Amino acid sequence: MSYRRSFLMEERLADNRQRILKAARALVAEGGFNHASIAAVAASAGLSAGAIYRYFPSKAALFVEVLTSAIDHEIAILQAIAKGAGDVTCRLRGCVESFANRALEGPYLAYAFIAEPAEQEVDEARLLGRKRFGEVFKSLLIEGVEAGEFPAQSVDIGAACIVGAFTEALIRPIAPRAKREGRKELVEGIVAFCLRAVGATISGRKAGRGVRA
Amino acid sequence: MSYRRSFLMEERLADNRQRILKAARALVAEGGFNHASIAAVAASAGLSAGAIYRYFPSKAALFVEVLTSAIDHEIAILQAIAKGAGDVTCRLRGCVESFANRALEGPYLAYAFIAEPAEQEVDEARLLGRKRFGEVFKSLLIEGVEAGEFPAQSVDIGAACIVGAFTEALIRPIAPRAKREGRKELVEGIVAFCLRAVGATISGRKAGRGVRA
DNA sequence: CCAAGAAGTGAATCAGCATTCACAAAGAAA
DNA sequence: TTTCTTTGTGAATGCTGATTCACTTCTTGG
Repeated sequence: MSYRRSFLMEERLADNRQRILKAARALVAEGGFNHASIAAVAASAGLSAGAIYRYFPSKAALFVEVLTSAIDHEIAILQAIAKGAGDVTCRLRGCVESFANRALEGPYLAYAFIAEPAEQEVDEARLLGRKRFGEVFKSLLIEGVEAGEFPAQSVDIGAACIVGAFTEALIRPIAPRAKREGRKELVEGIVAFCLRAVGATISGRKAGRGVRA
Repeated sequence: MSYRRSFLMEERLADNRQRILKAARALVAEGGFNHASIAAVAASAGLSAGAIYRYFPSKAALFVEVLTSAIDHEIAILQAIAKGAGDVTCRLRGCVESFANRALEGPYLAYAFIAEPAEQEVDEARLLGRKRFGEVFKSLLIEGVEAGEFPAQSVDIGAACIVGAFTEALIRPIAPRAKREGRKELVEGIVAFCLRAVGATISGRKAGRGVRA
């Protein structure tokens, strides 16, 4: 045996891998999954098509990883907000706001990650992602009910509904070539909906009052 | 000129067209869009692959029509409930219940129509369908606010959120090879969520009281 | 029954891409 | 430097399934 990967080599490989992922993410961000053929990804990463397969077993696997790591990142952000201090209501608001704002920031990417048709495997990853988002909200709901901020309710269903609600409300403005206006109002509308839905009795704003109007 | 379509012929053609649509719908219902290749549809409709193209310009067009007509049907049902008599709250409940129950009845079909990846065009039709569903709920919301049953709110956003909420809550139980239990509880949970979300003050059941618990 | 046009057939074609593969270039040990 | 191994190349391959098309069969009006 006359070959062992040197440290430098090791690093360069890892770097390539990252570059592939990044290129894929970028391509999706600018034109959806269609834009992101293996050839395009390879070109944009400065490699040949064949090389991609030294790093990922298949196109699907590559995009599953792209999607999953984006979701991981998103979850981490939400988690940080959800585990923070203060009213549960406040934190719920924070989560929804934060997600919505980021989605509106990078609409193509968000659209692709939330709704664009893609291969089976990617879709499954997406479903899993939604479940994970749901779990963040679920624990928030549990906490809120325990703290007496929200009335008793089916937290599993409620969590799924919340995810669905803001997702859907976001999709239309996010979808390719949709007009994008009233971002503030949109986000606030979504938040208000969610807060009413969980039965929050305060608005969760900086120093808020009632939410019912 | 020695040929004009006779009445009988005309009918047979229309009948073929219907049979194609029906076959397509059935195939989707039993195995999602993958199952429904042109060849399969043709076979199941008792025609050859080529013949399909006498009736539809492309596969996408065929499935757009399948989807659209399913949505039309669904909308008609919801419309009937929404335009019926009684509390707005009651009717809103009725719409959500009805949709959810039908979706749980034919999970494959519902999954395909709501979420399964498919070609661009089909996806666009799906988006349009969601918008149309949204409109039904929007008018319900407007009516409810005017009647004083619901507090003032952004009805556009609210409508989208409602559609998203029940859709999402349905997806997991509907998705291929998911366990399906607690249907009643699921539907009731979704309804409760939606009613709280719009700020309904009664449960909308047969002769209901408060919804808050 | 015949001719003209329409509908139906299904094998061949085509297109779009992912995936492979024979080969080349580079890296590691000796 | 030699040799072995890994990594990179990119054209060729292969697959999948929609779409086409030359041809057959049917319908209609005369």
